[in-house]
Amino acid sequence: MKNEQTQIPTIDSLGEWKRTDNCGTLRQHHVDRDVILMGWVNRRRDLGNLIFIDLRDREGITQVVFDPQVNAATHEKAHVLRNEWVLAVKGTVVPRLEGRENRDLPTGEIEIKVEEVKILNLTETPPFQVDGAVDASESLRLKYRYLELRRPQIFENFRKRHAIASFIRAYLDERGFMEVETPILTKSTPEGARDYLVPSRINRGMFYALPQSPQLFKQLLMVAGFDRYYQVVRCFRDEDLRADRQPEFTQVDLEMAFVDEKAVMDIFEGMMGALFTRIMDTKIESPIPHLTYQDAMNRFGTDRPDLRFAMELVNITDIADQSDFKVFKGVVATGGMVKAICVKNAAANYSRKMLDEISLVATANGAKGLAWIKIAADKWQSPVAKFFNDETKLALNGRLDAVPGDLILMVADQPAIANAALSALRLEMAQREELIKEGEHAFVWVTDFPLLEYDDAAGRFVAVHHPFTAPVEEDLELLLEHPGKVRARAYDLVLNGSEIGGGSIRIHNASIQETVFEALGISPEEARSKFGFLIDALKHGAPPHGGMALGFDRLVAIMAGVNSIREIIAFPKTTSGTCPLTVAPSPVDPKQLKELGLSINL
RNA sequence: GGGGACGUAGUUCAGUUCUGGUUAGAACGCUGGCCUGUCACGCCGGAGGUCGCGAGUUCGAUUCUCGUCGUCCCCGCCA
Repeated sequence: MKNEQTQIPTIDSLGEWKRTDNCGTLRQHHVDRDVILMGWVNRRRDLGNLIFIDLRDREGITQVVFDPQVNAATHEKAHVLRNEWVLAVKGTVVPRLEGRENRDLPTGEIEIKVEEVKILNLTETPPFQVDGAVDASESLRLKYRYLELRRPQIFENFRKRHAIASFIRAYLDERGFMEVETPILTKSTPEGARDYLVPSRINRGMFYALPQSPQLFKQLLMVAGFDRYYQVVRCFRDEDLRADRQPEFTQVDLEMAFVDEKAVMDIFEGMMGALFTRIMDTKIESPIPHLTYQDAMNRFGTDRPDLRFAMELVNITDIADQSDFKVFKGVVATGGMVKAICVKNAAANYSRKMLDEISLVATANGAKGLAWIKIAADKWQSPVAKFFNDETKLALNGRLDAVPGDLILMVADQPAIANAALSALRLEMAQREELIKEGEHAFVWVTDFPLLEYDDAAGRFVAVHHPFTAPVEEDLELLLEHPGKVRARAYDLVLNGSEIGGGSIRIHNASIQETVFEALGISPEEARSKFGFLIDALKHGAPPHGGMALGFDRLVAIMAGVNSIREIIAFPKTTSGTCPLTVAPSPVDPKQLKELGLSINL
């Protein structure tokens, strides 16, 4: 008898059994119903003569009971069941005994009195507990991703992702947008991110590129008269990864003919409002506030400001210049600026050691250091206090609205660095001071971007958005003389300090497009070979058009309340671009390389 | 390409660090037994470790040194 128990149990076939209900729906009013449930063993509680199993599927958990008085053979069989085994149980819904209900479970008023059980599959000892309180390391969870995804709280992220995608599709369908698929094997283009390349076997030595976005194809669809296009589409960029960046990611890509900026922005603004009402049951601020790029940089030091809290950057260059602090004066003399933030009522909370830690945030972003002032009742407590006289102290306090108890952080550097450092400090201090309320969602449009900016590394101007973005009409004449002064008809949608979307009105005039290429330092020959098909298309009746792309993964991550987009991508890659589950990328057979005419040269 | 943190049982960690020493611990999981109302069931017993990998120093390295690999966060990069 004992031997029989230690044998590996046989796996039963499903046979004629049909699932009647899932594990999340049965309630008091289903009592006496004969049911067949199927799912995984979440937990077992073997009391000897009475065995409880929590059976789990994606809809929930139902307790099933094996009682020798119901069926002795079935009860005997149930002793060997283990966590994560796959079961089918046939039985009857019965009410739980008085006082034995489980209030934590939606199905907690009932249980299943099992008459028969089928073991549909066994399992090896799981590498981590699906129903465990402690998390395994992320690489282990990625290697056994199918177990991680079995966890209810993880699964709910994907239910939400699906609901958001469905809603967006319906919203756009109702407004006349057509989903059109565009090529995944396409042409490598200069500008922008590094391409993923795919060698061609039929055309040896030639390469396709995976699209960084369907940008050019959607413009061609506008030329074709499709009028309103959208696509939930995978995009690929061969750049280093981050918590909010994967090499392949999903965009809601959209393009409209015969429109201006407002028409495109209205579509997205309406979509976000309806989406947050439906999925999050919250109203977003309406209309969504606008900031110009200049205002965003001046007030927040970044083009994607987090508006969930204030603590704006304040320019104190003129006051700093009147101090005797050589570092400040030196920076001002070389065209730099001094900016500051005032952390309200924080002076007492930060020791010298903590301020040293905080200054690392500034130096990590390129600043040479951080100057701080603790405002006391009638004096400054600060390493730089001695460089300021009473007048300049008063002026600075006044400029920053600083009152006793406040902490002032200052950075002096070239504008790009001062802004970057203080922008990072602003986020750091908001986190430390817990200024960001749970569940808050602050949208903002950022507009009036420059069309081009000078790239020191490349030694030329590059497109801030992309090379197909239309310049503001009255700035057109500046294009070749003062490229940096031309404004773009571009707009970004920012949510909680994260850029979740961006778009522009496109160039639909071939000669303007050629001029922009010229301003970018792209020769007519190169423009012809790389973008000839676009120029040709623009010459064949391109309508005015514009559009936008939404970073779907980032949006879902924010709506799901998770910190990394890996949490809402079913099979994501690690920060070094590998997949622990499939072990990709991997070497390939030399035969495959030969067919492609490739050889490896490391 | 650069900076930081981490790597010890199946898992999450402690310890070993400054002070190298022969049996490296806990919890959960796994496993054998007992148990008729559990729901993080309980009780008694058991198994389970190249201390990421390599080299060096040393009589002796999980511990010290150097290198390397992996994971995560950040800068650069990402139109």
